[in-house]
Formats: sequence, C-alpha cells, structure tokens
Amino acid sequence: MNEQGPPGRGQKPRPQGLHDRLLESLGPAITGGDYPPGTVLRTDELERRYDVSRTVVREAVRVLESMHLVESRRRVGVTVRPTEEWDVFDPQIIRWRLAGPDRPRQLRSLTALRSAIEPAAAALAAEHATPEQCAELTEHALNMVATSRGQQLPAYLIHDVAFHRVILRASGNEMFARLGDVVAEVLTGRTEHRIMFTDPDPEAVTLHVRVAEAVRAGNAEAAERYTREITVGALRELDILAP
Amino acid sequence: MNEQGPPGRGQKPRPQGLHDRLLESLGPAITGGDYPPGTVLRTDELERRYDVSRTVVREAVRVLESMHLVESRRRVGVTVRPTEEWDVFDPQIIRWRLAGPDRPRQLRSLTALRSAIEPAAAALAAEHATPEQCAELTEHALNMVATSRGQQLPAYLIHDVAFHRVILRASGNEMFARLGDVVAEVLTGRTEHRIMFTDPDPEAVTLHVRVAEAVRAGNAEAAERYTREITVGALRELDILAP
DNA sequence: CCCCTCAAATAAGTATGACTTTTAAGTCAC
DNA sequence: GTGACTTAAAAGTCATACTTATTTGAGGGG
Repeated sequence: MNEQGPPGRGQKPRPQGLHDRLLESLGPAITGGDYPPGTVLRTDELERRYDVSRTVVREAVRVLESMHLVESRRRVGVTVRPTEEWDVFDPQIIRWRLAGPDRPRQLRSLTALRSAIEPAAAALAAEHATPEQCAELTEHALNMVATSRGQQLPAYLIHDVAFHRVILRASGNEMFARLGDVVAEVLTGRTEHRIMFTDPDPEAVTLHVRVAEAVRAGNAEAAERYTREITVGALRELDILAP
Repeated sequence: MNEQGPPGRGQKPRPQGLHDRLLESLGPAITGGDYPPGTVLRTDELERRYDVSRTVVREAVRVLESMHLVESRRRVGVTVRPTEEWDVFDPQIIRWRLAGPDRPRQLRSLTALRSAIEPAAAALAAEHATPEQCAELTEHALNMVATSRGQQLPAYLIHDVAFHRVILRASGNEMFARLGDVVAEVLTGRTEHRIMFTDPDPEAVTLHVRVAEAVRAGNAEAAERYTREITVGALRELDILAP
C-alpha cells in the first residue's frame, strides 16, 4: 500500500570520494564566476590548493572538460571556456548554477524550457499514458486540490512535482522524461521564493485536474492546451511574459 | 565579406589523447548495447583489453560516471546503469547513439524535442532578435528558396541548418541556443536518409520565409505558428503524428 | 628588418608500484 | 538460523619517473 518511491528523491547522491569533493568545489566555482572564462588553472597548483594528488586533480579536470567547462591543453594549462560553450543541459551544471549567483537567470531559462516542453509532453501523454499513469495523475491532482488551502504548501509541492513527473514520463519520450528533475527543481525553487503562507492559485489547481481528465480521456489537444495555460502562468510569475 | 564562421562546424573536435580514444570506444559500446545495463567491467580488465594504464582507464570511467552511464563501486566494479538513468541530453551520448543502432529512436526523440522547442524559440526570437539576426534569417531563407530546386540539397541543407541556428540563438535563451547542434544533427540525418535527388517540400521552404518575415516584424504569434507548421511536418515524416 | 628554423623550457599526458579503504561474502561460534 | 568476525577483492589514493606536445624565443639567413 506504500508508494513505489519518493517522488522527488534527492539528486545530489553523495559527496564521497576525493575527486567528487574536488569536483563539487571546482564546478560551482567556475559556473559561479569565481574563475571567469579565460582563467588558466595549472594542475600542480590545484594539487597544492586542494591538497590532493595528481590522480584526483586529473580526474576532476577530465569531468569538467567533458562538460565543456574547461579545456586542457599541453604547455598551457586548464582554461575556463566561454559560457556559451558550456553544456547547459548537464544536470550537474544546472544544479551548480541554481545554487550560485546565476540562480535567477537559470530559473528563467528553465521555466522557458519547461513551458515549451510540458504542453508537448502532455499531448503525447494523452496518447501514450497507461491506465496506471492516468490513475497516478488523477490521484496527484486530487491531492493538490486537497492541500491547496491552509498552509499546506510543502505537501502541495510534493504532489505538484509528482504530477509533472508523471506527465513527462507518460509522454513516452525519454528526453522529456529526463526533465522531471529539472521541473522539480523549478517548482521547488518557486515555492521557496514564494511567501510560505500564500496558498497556490486556485485556477492553477483546477487546470491540473483538467489536464488529468484530458489525458485520461485521450484528448491530446485539451491536455496540451490546459498544460500550456499552467506554464504560461509560470512564465508570467517571472515576468517573462507581459501580464 | 566572408562569413563569421561555418554554420555547422563539426562537433567531434579530436580523438586525440589516449583517454579520449578509450572514451570513444567505451561510450558507443555502452550506448550501443554491447555492454547492456548491469554489465560489470573491472578496471584491470579494461587496462589489458585496451592496453592502456590505470590512469587512462580511471579518467575515462570518471567521465562515463559523470554521464550516469556507469556507476563505480568498491569491491564490485564499474557497473553499466539502466538506460533511464543516462544523461540523454549529453551531446556526446546523443552523438554516440546517433552513430549506433539506436539512431532511429534517437532521431525520433530529438525531432519531438525540436518540435516542442523551436516554436517557442521563434516566438521569443520575434521579440529579441537583433537587426543583424533578422538579416541573417532573411538571407538564409532566400538562399533556401534559391537552392530548393535542381539537386542542390547539400547547399540547401547548409542554409536550413543556419536558419534554425539563428532562430535558436536569437531566442535569447541560452538553453535553446545550445540545441543548435542537435537540430543540425536532425536536419542532416533527415537529408541523408532522403533520396538525395528529392527536392525539399516547397511548402516548407515558403514557411521558412514566412518565419523570417514574422520575426522581422516582431510578430511572435505568427513566428510561432509558422515554425510549428515546419516542425509538425518533420514529425509527420517520422510517422510520429498521424497524416 | 623580417621571416624562417630550430632548440629549449614547460605543463599536460602516460605508466607503474605501493599502499589505503570500502564492502561483499564467506566463516565460525552461539 | 542468526549474528559477529574475518578475509579478500576491487576501487581509491599517492608519489614518482618518464613521455610528448607546444609555446616561446633565440639565432641565422634572406
């Protein structure tokens, strides 16, 4: 009778392992602007600065290089690459930027991304969702209604996140499904910014129920439209759209 | 008078460096299914198999781990993770899968992604595009018209790719902009699959001109609508949508 | 005076051996 | 059978020696 897993399991698995610790220092430092593009890091300098061995430094640098955050060249060093070249879809980079000074900008980018993806995902979900997924969707929507009043934002958030995760997963598109964590991050970030005693917009809650109904009915057009109304609301909150 | 850079510069920089070579062997092998999820690789086995040192193996494994393709645990080994956990937005993974047996599925996923993103990007572009970008857009659209007849598909493709790159870049959203390479890959893949003597659909060509006009006029709604018509056509080609 | 060539210095890349730490699995006593 | 203890396997870390590519600049020729 228990759930098959917590809807929003933490996405920072473990800071264990020396190289991970170094990565979790260097990554945020770069994405946060402490080492602006063009900065040259030398490996032996990093060895001393973080008091780790060559092995550890090299492994961390390799990972940063695979994210296109830095470029390692012989006789030059490890150079921080320009922002436009970063792999901005890398979950780690997204996490680092959300935790750093770029957070507002990152939230805007992600919200725009979400607004483009989710309506399409909902349309696909209306055609591909399994009965179980439809049931989950309805359940979460109803729970959102139930927790939408009276300072229950934390509980509301859990169901909101779960709802959108199911939509993305039910779309049948693996890439859409992978955006579940990102959407969770955006929704959580929004809730944290909101005054914690402000109940959610009743219209938004209703729209979630409508989406669930449309998906269950296999009505792709309606699912897409209602989802778009939800995400347009999210855009408006960030002033990306005119009111 | 020359262009400021080739529109579709190759995205496989260099297979130089031992660890890169190993990565380019292991990555495709994993994403291609040669090492299915659950497979356990031991580092010393990889050392012998590829005749490289621990250093090299460890660095390659670290990168694969950062892509969530594998998980390295003590006393166990390097385990290939289930497909659902892979970072499917990682450009390297996308490239590997496009080059492997998963290519058709990957192209479908990417086309769906593209169809969701590009209309939104076009709408944003209509509001944010600089005069220079509008000019580029118009130029590429006209070049598409010029090369749309008489076995000029390679030239047509170049302008098609450039056109969509400008749209994504002009959206002002860094994440949208980063999808330029992906769209280029999809368009190229489609052209290669098409019989090389089939001229592009005239309606699609016209739509590109309309999009350019709409962006120039700052008409977000029209830019979005025409772009959607383009991408819906792309979806239809892959039978994702009913005709 | 400029350009070309070549040598040297530098920093990353690679290889290897020794040692540490985690942890799965087996063993033994209860 | 259940629990605690031992063992061994594999990754993790460190230090060192050596290799290779590349920038820089110095010298020689045009």
